[in-house]
Amino acid sequence: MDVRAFDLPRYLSVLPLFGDMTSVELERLADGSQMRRLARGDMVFRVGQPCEEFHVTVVGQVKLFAISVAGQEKVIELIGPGQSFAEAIMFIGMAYIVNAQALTDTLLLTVSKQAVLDEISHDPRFALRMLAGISRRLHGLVRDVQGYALHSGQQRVIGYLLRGLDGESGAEAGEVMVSLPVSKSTVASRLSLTPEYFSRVLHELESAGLIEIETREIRILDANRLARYQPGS
Amino acid sequence: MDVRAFDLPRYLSVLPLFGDMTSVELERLADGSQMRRLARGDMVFRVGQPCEEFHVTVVGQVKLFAISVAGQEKVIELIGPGQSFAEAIMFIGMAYIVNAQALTDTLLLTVSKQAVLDEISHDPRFALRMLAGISRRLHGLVRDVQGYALHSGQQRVIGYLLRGLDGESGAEAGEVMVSLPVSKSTVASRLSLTPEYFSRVLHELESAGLIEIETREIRILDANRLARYQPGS
DNA sequence: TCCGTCAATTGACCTGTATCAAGTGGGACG
DNA sequence: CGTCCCACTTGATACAGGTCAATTGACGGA
Repeated sequence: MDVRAFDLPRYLSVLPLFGDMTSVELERLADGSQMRRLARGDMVFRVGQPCEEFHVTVVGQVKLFAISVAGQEKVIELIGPGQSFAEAIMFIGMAYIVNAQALTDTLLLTVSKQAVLDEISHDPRFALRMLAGISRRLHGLVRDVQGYALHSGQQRVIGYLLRGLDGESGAEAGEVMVSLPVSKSTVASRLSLTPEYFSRVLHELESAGLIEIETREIRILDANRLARYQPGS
Repeated sequence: MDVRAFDLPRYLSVLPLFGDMTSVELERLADGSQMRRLARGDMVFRVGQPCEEFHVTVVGQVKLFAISVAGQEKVIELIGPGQSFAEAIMFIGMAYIVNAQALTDTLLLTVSKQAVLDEISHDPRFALRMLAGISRRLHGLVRDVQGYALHSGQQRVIGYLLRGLDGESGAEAGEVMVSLPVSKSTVASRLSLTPEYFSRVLHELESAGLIEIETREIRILDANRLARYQPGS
């Protein structure tokens, strides 16, 4: 089945980034875009390659990661359906500084730099949308940096499990299921922990009666107590 | 001396962000901007305050930092002359998520959100400029995250000393002077190290004959050898 | 059904960096 | 010129989290 046969504009219109654009605008963007199918493990791009486009994960999971000289891998970000990536590097006209790889079979939308620039000059509102997208990612990274510097491994794991749950409404009843979007070692790297240590932390939380681990599903027994947990016994 | 008496448009035109804008455009921006004098130690904003503007350091140094529940401080970024900050949080319409404080007496330009939005709708090229600015900051943060996760304290210190020097031209002759823009403990926090450990690392590099420490000036004796330095004796 | 593979767990041990606690030196102010 | 203060240094010690090595478990293919 040829991906190009799809109704690209319709696909675009579903993505948050391109919501409420007119069909004319969507057509224009679609002309500068292509949809790609990737198999699990396929690289989207590698460090050093020139960047003339940005990407949106339509279906699947993509990981952005760096490799140290010693060969160690660090997952910078996990990209799920509807999320975009590499906009920033496209705008500053540099080569990619991280690697991107599909973690599952993935449907990926690639939008050319030229199409974006054209659309911005047509409609300043589109520029605001791109600005909001990049700003959100920057915001997330600032939070990550804070987390790495100010929280212990345990706290980062707890924070990760609790993200997405509305923290303040004390009403977050009893049990909630959280499912890890990818393998535990990938999540570990995302949190800047070794797989071993991540495993230990998870099992410590389990034996403290805070969570239950069922392979890739984690049952949070009491979100409030988990949020307040401090090491010790 | 009243700051408002200054020729604001002229000040703006010197900043990289507003380079080659027409005087009409500069006038418009100036209308939505104000110049402020800050004394060393003054806060520019605090976590939680609503954000209706972004800022440019014209003269001086500003630090962006977070405080953990335990009261520990982490410097996220040091902002020098000509650099802007808080654009991202302005665009997503959230409250500030870090604190900003003047480290020296500072001249600060504050540009209102409305002025930015107006200018973007007037001229898409201005949007591109904002996009490039935010993208550059994002790029820097990604590098920071990589550094924190993949480099040891020593490597981060070395990287910090070497930043700005053109890494590849083997011709980077002998001695170079690097001056720390702020106190050693602030730099230490920026690098996510304690002041004590930062001091030890610096002195280890000194006794390895790679640098000389003269209060806040650091003489790099051999950039190439420094770049390749591995712990050991 | 058995095997191969790869993810996850577990144990024993180690080290980079933090912590706590004294110094030390220099510059501004009386 | 003394002395207070603050930034920095230095030493001794602690521990979070990493490393290495085995073991177990889950699952897909033939």
